[in-house]
Amino acid sequence: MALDHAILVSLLEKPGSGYELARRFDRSIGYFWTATHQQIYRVLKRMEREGWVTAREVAQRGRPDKRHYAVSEAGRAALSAWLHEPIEPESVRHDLAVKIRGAAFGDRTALLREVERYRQVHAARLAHYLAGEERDFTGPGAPGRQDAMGELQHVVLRGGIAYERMTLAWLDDVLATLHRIS
Amino acid sequence: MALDHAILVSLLEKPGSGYELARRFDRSIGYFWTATHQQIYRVLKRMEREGWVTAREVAQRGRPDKRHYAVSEAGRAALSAWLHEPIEPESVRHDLAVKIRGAAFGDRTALLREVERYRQVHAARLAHYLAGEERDFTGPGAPGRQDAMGELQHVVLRGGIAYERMTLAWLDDVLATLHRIS
DNA sequence: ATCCTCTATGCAACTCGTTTCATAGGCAAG
DNA sequence: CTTGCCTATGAAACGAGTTGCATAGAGGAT
Repeated sequence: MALDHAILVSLLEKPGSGYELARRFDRSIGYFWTATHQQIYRVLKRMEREGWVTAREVAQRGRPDKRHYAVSEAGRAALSAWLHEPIEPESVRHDLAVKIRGAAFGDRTALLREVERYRQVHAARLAHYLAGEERDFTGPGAPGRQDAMGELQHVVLRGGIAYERMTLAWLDDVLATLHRIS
Repeated sequence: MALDHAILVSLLEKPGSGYELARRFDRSIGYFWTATHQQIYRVLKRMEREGWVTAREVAQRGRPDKRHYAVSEAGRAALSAWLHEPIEPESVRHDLAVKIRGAAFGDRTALLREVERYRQVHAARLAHYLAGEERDFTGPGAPGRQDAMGELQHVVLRGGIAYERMTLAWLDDVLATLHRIS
């Protein structure tokens, strides 16, 4: 149950409302942790009850009021404790791998189209990551070498980039294999 | 909800009991789809009701009876239909990535130990995959070039190998980064 | 003798995550 | 002037997945 901690990290990097968090989970954080606004609102309420975050109502003109959240000392302590816990093995679920093995018993050309579409998605994602890296971690505006937060964000992004490159190479392997056996 | 289809594929590759399936989900299939025996038994029952699989009671000596499952024509059709459906984007959840970004606000040496342990797990997994490849896909007993099932199983395994290699390289990057900022 | 593990299946309770619906004002496009 | 999107939050229901417990005989270890 690391959603709690993902939210804590995001709020530590920058406090904000549930809505703002939900948007971050569609972008930067969402690269390695997905969550809907429903989940986020529910978890924020629970964490507020437990005293991990504090909320502040912010009235706005022309817009609905919002609840601005920040991490409390108890929240920091909870995150720190979690960092010491061993990582439980992540449960893997790759639809595409199931489909590939399933293609031995079904329509292989249908899979081929799917793989090509899938490849485009990952190519776009790689381009997106690279643009983000260019924007945030190179050039004059880049964080300094001693900026721990920036360095850690960057190494996670590099992980995403490596993953996408690996995936693209593998998908080419899959396409070549599908062509070979047909 | 691809667990149904993962079970169908596994049963098409080789029919068997729920218990046998559960063991496969601890090995080959488990490389890209995890499932507990509870889930498997439940889904098998449901698929039997829906007519996707047929069951046959097998009495055994010195062991509990078992229910041997095989995929029906309706099950094959359901799998084929699923192969034509577009793959929905997989929801990503990387505890380690959350922890790495969380390390900006907590104990970095604790994370370092965790990453090293994590690295060992992935090194072992890579060795395991490579041993499986050596055993099943090289040498004289290897499936022929025209064996679609073997070729497709192999390309999925190559994906796992590529993933582990990429992960190991990235974890080295993470370790170097952690050392650099401390 | 007793404990543990393996085979083999299943119920019940629970947690986590997704989907659908609801509210409500502002703003832009057609 | 109506339709739809954006901000902002939330309830309710559902579905998927996990954990704990139960049963039960065979065989091996201590």
